[in-house]
Amino acid sequence: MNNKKTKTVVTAQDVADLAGVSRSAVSRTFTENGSISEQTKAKVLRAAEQLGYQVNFLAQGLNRRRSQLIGVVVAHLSDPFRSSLLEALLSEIKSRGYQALVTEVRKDDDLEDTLRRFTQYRVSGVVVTSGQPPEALVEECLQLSIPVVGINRAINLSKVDVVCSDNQKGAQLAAQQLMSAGCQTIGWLNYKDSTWSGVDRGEHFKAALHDWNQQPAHQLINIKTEQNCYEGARAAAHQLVASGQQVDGVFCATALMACGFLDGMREQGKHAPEDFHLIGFDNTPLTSQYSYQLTTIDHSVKETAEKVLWCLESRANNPELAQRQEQVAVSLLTRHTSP
Amino acid sequence: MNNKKTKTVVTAQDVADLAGVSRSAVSRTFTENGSISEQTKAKVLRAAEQLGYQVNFLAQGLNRRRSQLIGVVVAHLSDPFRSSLLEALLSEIKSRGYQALVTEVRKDDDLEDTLRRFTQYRVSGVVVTSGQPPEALVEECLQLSIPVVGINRAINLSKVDVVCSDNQKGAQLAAQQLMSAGCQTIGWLNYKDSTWSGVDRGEHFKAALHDWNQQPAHQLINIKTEQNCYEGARAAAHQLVASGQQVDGVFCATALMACGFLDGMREQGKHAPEDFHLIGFDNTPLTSQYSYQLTTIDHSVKETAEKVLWCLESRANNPELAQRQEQVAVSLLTRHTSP
DNA sequence: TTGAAAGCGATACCAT
DNA sequence: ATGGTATCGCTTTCAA
Repeated sequence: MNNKKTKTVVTAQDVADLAGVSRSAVSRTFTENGSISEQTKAKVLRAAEQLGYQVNFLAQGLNRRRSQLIGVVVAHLSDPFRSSLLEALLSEIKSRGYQALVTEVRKDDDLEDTLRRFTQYRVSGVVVTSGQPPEALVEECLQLSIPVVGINRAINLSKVDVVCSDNQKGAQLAAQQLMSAGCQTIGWLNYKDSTWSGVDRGEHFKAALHDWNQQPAHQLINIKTEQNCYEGARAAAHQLVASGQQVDGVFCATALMACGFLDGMREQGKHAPEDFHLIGFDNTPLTSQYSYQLTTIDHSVKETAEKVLWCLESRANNPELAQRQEQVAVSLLTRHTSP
Repeated sequence: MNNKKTKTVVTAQDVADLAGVSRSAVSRTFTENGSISEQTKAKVLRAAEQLGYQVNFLAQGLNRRRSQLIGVVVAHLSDPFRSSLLEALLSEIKSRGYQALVTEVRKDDDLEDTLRRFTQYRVSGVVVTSGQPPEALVEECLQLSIPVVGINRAINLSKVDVVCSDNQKGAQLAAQQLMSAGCQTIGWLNYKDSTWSGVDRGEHFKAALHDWNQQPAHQLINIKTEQNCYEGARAAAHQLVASGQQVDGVFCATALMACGFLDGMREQGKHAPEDFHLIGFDNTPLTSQYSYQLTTIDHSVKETAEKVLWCLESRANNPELAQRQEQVAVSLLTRHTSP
């Protein structure tokens, strides 16, 4: 019998002792390409099993200067698109053997502290789904060779990869759909302080409308919302109707705002698709519900998450790569609001 | 000029050297009750600032046998209630100076691996919002003095605290509302394999109805859904109508299912509150939207998160405490589906 | 392949 | 209050 007291935590040394090998052998057993014989490996595994040994990730990370953690920056989880994106990221992160360190940011200032804390845990990568990371901080990350990737945002820093839905294609699909439905007065709805992604969608949308008809028979109306959410768009619909303007086709920067706009119009007795056509960007569970049945531009969060992890891993091996812009395929999902 | 080469990462030793003090002094500077003079502290802070020193949390955690991480187990983020709960938890975790390690579980088996990985990072606590943690694993956590707390679930393990909405009060409020609206045939809708929380709400609901009227003039109908989501409840509504059964009041175990049921009934031409009254449990953004305006039982996710963290921290100081059951206050939020 | 030993970066005990 | 030092648990040369 060994003389262990109230030792609560099993270390590699304990396993080594029981298996009659060195600590190094234990470490090698739990490392991918550790050069170790099948025999000793088996012995170690048996001992480890018996003792219930678990690698201490803190010690491992300290030594390797890198943890198996991936930092994720999120915001506004109340938007169904954002929560489904997070869900996809969590799933992908786990399936690749990492763990997610998730932080919510409210103000842009939060982002700095957040990024700093991520580096203090020596994360293997950072995913930014909200906010603009300050250049200096990103530099710090890269110096520690921590890859950074942004989702659906322009980041004008070389070496920071970006994964983004194909906004041009999405806008074209929307324009095409509205035009062929015969819409004459078309609205583009977006948050007044929209991030780049929304702005980009809008510009491509206008360009697409223009391309469709060089002497535009249609008129374009900009609808700006005060808030970037359901309520903001609903209020915008109220204002629009109050102003007496007519629209027969509307494209919204996000699906949640499209639902808000739809409801706002309903309150005024105007319905889609009878009175106007409506298309939103982002396909979320909410949009498919019976009360909305929104026609949307669909882009897969799963594909997004996969590309994000791909960027992270490929850059980890090769930090000097130039910035990459990964596009996520989009498609038009025809539902009730624009059949 | 100092002779540092391509040294990329600043350590406490570097700061100590620059400030002309010992490593210990640096450590004390960044520790709460470190006994250190204002003078040296100032010197250290200046040097740290100058060098951009950041504590390495991996090393700190290794030494303290405890990281500033809190593990959070989630599932089905597509349910708005779950994502808003997560949002509240993230916010509370951050404001208390921790970082959230978030993992999504799908099958119950996942929970075991997840919990194990949490312990490998020596988390300061574990929050279970989904699934039943296996007793053995929880034992392991407690052995490492990692407090575990469950949300809205019964965990029959002593020393695992539980934070739960006041289901009894909620059920009573719902029953009272439906009865005083004059409902005669009342439905209770729940997922067929519901977790304890749903079952508990149902039992209290039945008890409350019974208490209201000893010789019940009303009839109770159990509506079971095949899936624990919007679609499940919508399908249940279809079935209910097809079966020819009539209800004039329905209470749903979750708000998301209430919305699904509402839509399912609408498809059959039945509307609330004209044809039946409807109340859901959980107040989420979705329920307040114009297309639903659901009367719900509200319970604050913020209060929930605060109580969770309180449980975690108090048990950390005192691991031997008996299990605690924290109740979160509920209230009836009267909206359109049962005015 | 294997083991011994030198870190990784910070903390805490023990003298001073 | 301060500094020296053992220690946390694991990884990784370096020899053998």
